[in-house]
Amino acid sequence: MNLPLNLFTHFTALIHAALGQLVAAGTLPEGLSLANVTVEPPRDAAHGDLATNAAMVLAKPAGTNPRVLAEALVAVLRTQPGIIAADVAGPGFINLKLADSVWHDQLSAMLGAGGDYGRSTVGQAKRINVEYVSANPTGPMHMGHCRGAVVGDALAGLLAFAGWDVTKEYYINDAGGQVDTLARSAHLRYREALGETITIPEGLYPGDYLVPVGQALATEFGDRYRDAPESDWLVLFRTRTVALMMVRIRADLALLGIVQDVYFSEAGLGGRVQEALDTLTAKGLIYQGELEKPKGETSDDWEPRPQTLFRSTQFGDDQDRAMQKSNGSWTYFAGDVAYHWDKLARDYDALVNIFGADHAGYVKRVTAAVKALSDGRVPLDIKIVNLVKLLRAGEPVKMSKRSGNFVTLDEVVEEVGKDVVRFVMLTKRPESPMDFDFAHVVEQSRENPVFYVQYAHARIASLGRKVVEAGLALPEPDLALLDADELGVVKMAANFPRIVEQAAEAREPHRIAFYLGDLAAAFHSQWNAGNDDAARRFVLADRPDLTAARLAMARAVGQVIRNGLAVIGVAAAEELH
RNA sequence: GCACCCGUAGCUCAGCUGGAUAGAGCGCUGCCCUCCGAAGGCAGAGGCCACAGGUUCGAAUCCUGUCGGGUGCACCA
Repeated sequence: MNLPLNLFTHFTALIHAALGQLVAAGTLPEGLSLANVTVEPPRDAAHGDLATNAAMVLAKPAGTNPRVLAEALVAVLRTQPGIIAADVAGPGFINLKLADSVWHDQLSAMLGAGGDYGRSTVGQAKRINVEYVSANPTGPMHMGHCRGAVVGDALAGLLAFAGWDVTKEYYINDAGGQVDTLARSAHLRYREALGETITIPEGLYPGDYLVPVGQALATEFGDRYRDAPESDWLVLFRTRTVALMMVRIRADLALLGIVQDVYFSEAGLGGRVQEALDTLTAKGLIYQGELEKPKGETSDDWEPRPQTLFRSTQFGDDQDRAMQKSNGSWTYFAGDVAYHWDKLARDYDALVNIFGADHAGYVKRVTAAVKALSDGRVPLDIKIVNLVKLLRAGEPVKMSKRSGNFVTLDEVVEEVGKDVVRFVMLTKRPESPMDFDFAHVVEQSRENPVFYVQYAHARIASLGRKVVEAGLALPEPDLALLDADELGVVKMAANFPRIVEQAAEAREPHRIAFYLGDLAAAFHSQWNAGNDDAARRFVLADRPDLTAARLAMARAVGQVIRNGLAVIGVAAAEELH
């Protein structure tokens, strides 16, 4: 039997076809929605290989009862190729048992597809923009940025694997007061490089990372701007310093294996801001007005100010948002509106932003802007990534950007490695806070999910070496030799394409990491069966036939682990040390 | 005051686009190699899924409210 690489789509289609037969036979009315019909592996493997809720979902609209409908559907399904049993259970579930040969074929397909196993076309090559990191270019990357960077990059990889046409993007906040502050800080370091002894006053960036920037500026400009008025050098130094910071940031990201496609400059928005404003004005969404005083916490210097406002409340925001300050200059939000206007002009089918938890309050207004600008046509999905608390053996590690005394990303990557950082960042749902303990993440034990998955892969890789050592000549694998437990592992591996599609649809790359942990556990369990009973080992010198079959299973698991790790940007280990 | 996130085993967390007795690791109780497949595995104890209503054939999952924890709240970026 020739099955597609994703069994679930195949059997879903088959069940839909069976329902179609019931419609043709008059058992079911025409025009029923199948949207809520699911086909998935049941929680309990004892229920079979696949279960569908079709009868329960359709009974009511069809005006019949679930059991009756289920019996009718079962009768059709029993005749289908690959299905060896179909039974009605509980309130109307239909449990399907698939022929072993289906799984054998699937195993062969996994090995045949190799690195493409699990790749999907659900994205339909639609264009999607994933914006992440977007750290202010006022310093190097630190751990506060790390989680969003990894989640965004893994999501981009996941979407690409699921068939989307992905653009990975970084928004450089290189406009506004903070980059002036940066330029002034750099000017001090520049004077320092020219021989002065300087102290960094409160309010400027004190971090050592500006020392080489100052040196570079001194090399380029000599003492030309040492005593010059700020107006002579501010713009120039700002441009130079931001550029140097971005070089550093991109190098930091590269350490994590992250290379984005577009680095979009806020300062380069140019006429886009006015354009966006005009667009909103034409839609009647801009007005001059005053915002009400915020309730609760008494803001010390609040006073009513006339501003140019965007009616974001019409799109679910809590209050309207300022586009222009009372002095007529643009707000940061105006820039962001323009930026998203630009994204829309680039004709994406969908937009995704990864925001840090500190920007959670910003979600509604950006979503509102995109809704307004695109007339609701382009979905914007903003994912919030929560804080990471750095620990060292349980003790908090301080990080404060202001002091310049923070834990930089390159330090962390150097200490624990890119793969560990990436995987660990995906071991928790992004919206909950995370502890990252240096002592814990490099531990080589069951507690450490990175190690655990890598260990499974290394064990699989070792099997090939053992076969060689044993001098075994292996026949073509006869997969019928696999027992039920071994086939169980194959079934779990065959779940991978479905996991990919679901994770991509939910925009949740961490699901891949959790799945790999489960798959590794199933493999470790199988492996250890060989400790209790030597006949169940993978490599048996006197049974090349069994060895070949089991090796095929192991290699398929290894392939899925490699593919899954590749999706989230982690390299698979051949050996552990 | 408002908004958003969270509340699942003693601890750290999965599961949440509704499905069949709620899962994992750690910790606890036992057990499995006289290392060359234990960096692991097996088994057990441990839960009114914060609480109260509602929707549904069916709710940890969706809706409303309450309580508890976190975050953010006019021209900053």
